[in-house]
Amino acid sequence: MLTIRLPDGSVKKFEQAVSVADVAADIGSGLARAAVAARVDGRPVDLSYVIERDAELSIITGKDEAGLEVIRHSTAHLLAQAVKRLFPKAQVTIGPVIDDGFYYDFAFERAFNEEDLQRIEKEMQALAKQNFEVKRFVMKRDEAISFFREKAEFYKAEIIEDLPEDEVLSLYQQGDFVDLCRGPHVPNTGKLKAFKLMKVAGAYWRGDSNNDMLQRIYGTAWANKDDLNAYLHRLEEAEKRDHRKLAKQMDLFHLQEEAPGMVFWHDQGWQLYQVIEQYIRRKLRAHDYQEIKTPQLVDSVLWEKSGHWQNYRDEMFITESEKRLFAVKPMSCPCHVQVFKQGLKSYRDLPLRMAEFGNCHRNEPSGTLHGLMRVRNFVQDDAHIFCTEAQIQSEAQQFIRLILDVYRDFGLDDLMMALSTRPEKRVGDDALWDKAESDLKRALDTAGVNWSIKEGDGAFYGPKIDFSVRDCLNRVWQLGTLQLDYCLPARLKAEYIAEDGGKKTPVMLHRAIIGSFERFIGILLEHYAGKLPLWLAPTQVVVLNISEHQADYARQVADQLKKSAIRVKLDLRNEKIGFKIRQFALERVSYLVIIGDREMQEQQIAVRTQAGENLGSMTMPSFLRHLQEELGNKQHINE
RNA sequence: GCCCACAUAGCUCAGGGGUAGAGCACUUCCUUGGUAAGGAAGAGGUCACCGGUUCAAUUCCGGUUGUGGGCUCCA
Repeated sequence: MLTIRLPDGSVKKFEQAVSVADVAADIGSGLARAAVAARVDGRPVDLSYVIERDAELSIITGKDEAGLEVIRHSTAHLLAQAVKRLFPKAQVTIGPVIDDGFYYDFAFERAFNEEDLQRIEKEMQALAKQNFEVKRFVMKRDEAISFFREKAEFYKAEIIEDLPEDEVLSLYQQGDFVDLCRGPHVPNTGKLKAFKLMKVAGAYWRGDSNNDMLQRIYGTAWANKDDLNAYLHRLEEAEKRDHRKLAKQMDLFHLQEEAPGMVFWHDQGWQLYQVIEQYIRRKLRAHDYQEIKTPQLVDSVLWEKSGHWQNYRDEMFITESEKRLFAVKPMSCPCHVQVFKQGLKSYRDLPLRMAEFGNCHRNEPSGTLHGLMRVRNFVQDDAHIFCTEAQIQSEAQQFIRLILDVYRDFGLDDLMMALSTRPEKRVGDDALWDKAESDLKRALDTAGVNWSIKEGDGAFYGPKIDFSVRDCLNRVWQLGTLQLDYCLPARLKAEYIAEDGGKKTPVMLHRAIIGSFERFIGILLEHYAGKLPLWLAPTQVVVLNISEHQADYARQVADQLKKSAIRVKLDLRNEKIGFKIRQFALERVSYLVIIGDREMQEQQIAVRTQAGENLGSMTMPSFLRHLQEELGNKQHINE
């Protein structure tokens, strides 16, 4: 007699060992059909798994995240099976599950093309229809190595060679295709109904750029066709809000061939940039930061001292003048230390918070450039806090509060923090690291936020906190950072006079809130699909006349808005009102003020929102009050 | 940097060995119209750049640059 406990607390009893599939069938035929795998005592297993002892069982279906993973993993195998059928010479390597889908890497003599992809997808559909049973069996490590060698699957053999000697491996077979896999998998290929191959790309074997380039095929897979279509629709929506596309529609900036990775900001985009800069500047003042500005070109001697020359020379723009080598600054830290070193500093001067909107150039590899998200010239909202070890804790706490405050103001509420701890290669003794890490931990705990740990991911000079946000499409962007640095101040010989009259080296906190203006603006645009909150909108109001009779009155209205410090445009063109409205709606202007004879006679204005809502007629003072209310404390209107 | 794809009017794109096309935008004219495209006419291009094949290349081939999708990298 064996007892199986189900998640709802109910219990099933069986006379003898029973397979998971049988239990599922016993519960209900609907569940049996939906089942893709199961968990026995928390361990993921196939439906064919036979339960021999009392156990807790939960059936996994495509509705569970875990079930989707099984489906995606099995679809990856299906992909490999199809590729091997069509291209027997292709070697399989790995095929993991990723967000929303899976990929599989193949070694093949040429790249797969669009046509291949279509053929492969068709083959997958045919194979799924044939409803192959997916069978699990085990093999000893050495046995498996020769098994795959015989099949001329040398990459697979290499993977297995790296496993421990006594490891017993599980393999899965469907038709004549066999793959090494931990599982679990769907019981038969007929369960795979909603998948699509997305794209091919190159990828290095084992993620190492010294290795062979493999062919990676990406795919997506879902529990049913509706979910698949919903996903494809989501992708289309994401494409519509691509910041590069929005930049054209909103006339924000452009990039061109002569300055790869460097932005030509247009008036509209620069307005947005300026609003953000002024906002950050206000926050910095309020938090007692100094603002400084340091040179673009600095002698290589300084970069040698800081260590950047040795590590990053290839990515620095270098120029020669009068036999001296200068580098365009890739970061501001060493310059800030130079400012700190001017004059004697006392412990009374600490903490000294030094900020700069640091214009930096990094000669990033060409293949990494991407719109505003990865550029060669960017401006960091950079600052360095020089302080004593005793001050680290409170400085970190203050910064976390500041960053929470700022992200909230930008409507980025879904925030994630991670503490990166000491890496293998590091400077400083363990006692120092213990203190540094616990300081940052305590600061995170005090802030009352959720945070995770990235073990060993810190910089060689100290631990750090990374701040990331999740946008409305669930994508995660790393923005801010707080890094503890015990190294650079000493390297560059920064010192202060301590209470006892002796010289001491300060600790340096590197920190950025939005990271870079360029990237941050790209993220904001995509998050809001260009429909920026009023305080950020490059153009807040456009005044439109219906016909030329109202031109003078429209001018007066626009002037008054301008005097109130509203970013306003006036459009008196001889066009129909519907045409003008369409144009500025597409430009994502926050408010349209429409002026016809009615408004002129009543000395009012008609207001329409970006979303198309008609607020009706109102007087200028009440419109200004409406705007002020929406702007809150982020922008003040002169009334 | 590596793999693949792409580069045609200001924008979005079609085309294809015989020196180019659409829609929108632009200019001019008509229209003075009440909440997402009024009408007509006109102008606009070394088909990214450099080479090769060819009687002839924007089209085919090679290279360069840039862009896109990935990979690697990101102080």
